[in-house]
Amino acid sequence: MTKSSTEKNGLKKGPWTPEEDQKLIDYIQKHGHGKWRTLPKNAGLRRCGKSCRLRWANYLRPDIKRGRFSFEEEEAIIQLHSVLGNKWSTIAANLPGRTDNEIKNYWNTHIKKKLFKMGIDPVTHTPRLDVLQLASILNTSLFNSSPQFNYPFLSGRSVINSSQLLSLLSTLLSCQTRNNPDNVLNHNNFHQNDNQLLQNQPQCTQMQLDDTLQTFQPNQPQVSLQENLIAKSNPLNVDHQNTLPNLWHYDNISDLQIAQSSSTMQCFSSPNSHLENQNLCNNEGMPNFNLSSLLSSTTSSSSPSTLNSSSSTTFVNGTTEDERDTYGSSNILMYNISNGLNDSGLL
DNA sequence: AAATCTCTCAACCGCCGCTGT
DNA sequence: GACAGCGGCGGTTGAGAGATT
Repeated sequence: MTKSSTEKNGLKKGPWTPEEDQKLIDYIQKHGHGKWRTLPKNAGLRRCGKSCRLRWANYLRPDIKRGRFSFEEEEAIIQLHSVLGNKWSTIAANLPGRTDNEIKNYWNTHIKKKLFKMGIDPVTHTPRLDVLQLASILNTSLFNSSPQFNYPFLSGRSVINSSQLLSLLSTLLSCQTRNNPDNVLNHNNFHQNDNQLLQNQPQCTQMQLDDTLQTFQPNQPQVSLQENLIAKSNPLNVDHQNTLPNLWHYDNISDLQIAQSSSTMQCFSSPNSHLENQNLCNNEGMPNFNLSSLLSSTTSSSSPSTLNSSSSTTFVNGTTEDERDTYGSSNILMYNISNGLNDSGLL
């Protein structure tokens, strides 16, 4: 049986026909909306009130904006989500012409993928914990000048910066994921498609790994990861009372770790974050966590902080040119959420 | 050209909170 | 306080379109 022919208690379900749409529009134009329970009968529709309300709210309302989300809207959604979580209706209230359903769909089908590919957990807006684990391992290896690295530019004093480290991690993770996706994440709170996300990551070959490593420019400023961290110990320079840090203003995971370790964490973390108040860095600015606690928080983390890559380094092999344009741009809108954001999240 | 896979998004479902009785 | 009705919200589903094999 097709969806359009589904009926229950004499009420039609499934896609709306143009005739039904017109009936609903005509009725609401004459009588206004509300009283959804009785509306269908009065309008001559064999639909439940709920269905009418949804059809009107998500599709027929005259002030609905159609078409692609702009970059500004996308940024706004990400930042609002970092503060509000899955409060789609509140997020929608801050984006004129967009519905909660539309935003929710866009989040699930586009933004979540992008963040994930960038090494960001779309639920918490923090670096994916599997990335952090690898960062820790790699960091230790690199700073110990481990002889197992055969790449000459990695020998001796490490000249790899943290953005490069992230790029390398993404490549490594692609290998790990491809070989056994179950190793990487077991997010109970992930959408079904999130497993596909993992599986869709490009397969990594030795050649790709070599390529990734070779993209690290030997003639870049010789700044170690540690120096990089110290230099950026106050990367935000924002008024934390009034302004959220722009997601894209973090160069890399290390910046975020520092941000998280500072007291400013509170201002852009939502109440039930399991990572909240965890000091992720030690005094040297190095990752400070134990794997088991991180892993245990992976499945339940529900809330967001912030972060992102802004600059030239792309975290992910699979990132499209379009995505690079979007997220690599230095001309980025600073969407100031908290100015005028009231208790319910409305601007 | 056909079969299969993947992705998108409109629509549904169940739950929750508010309000009136 | 208990209950019912209603509207709203967030999670999930699945048809259809497009992409790939």
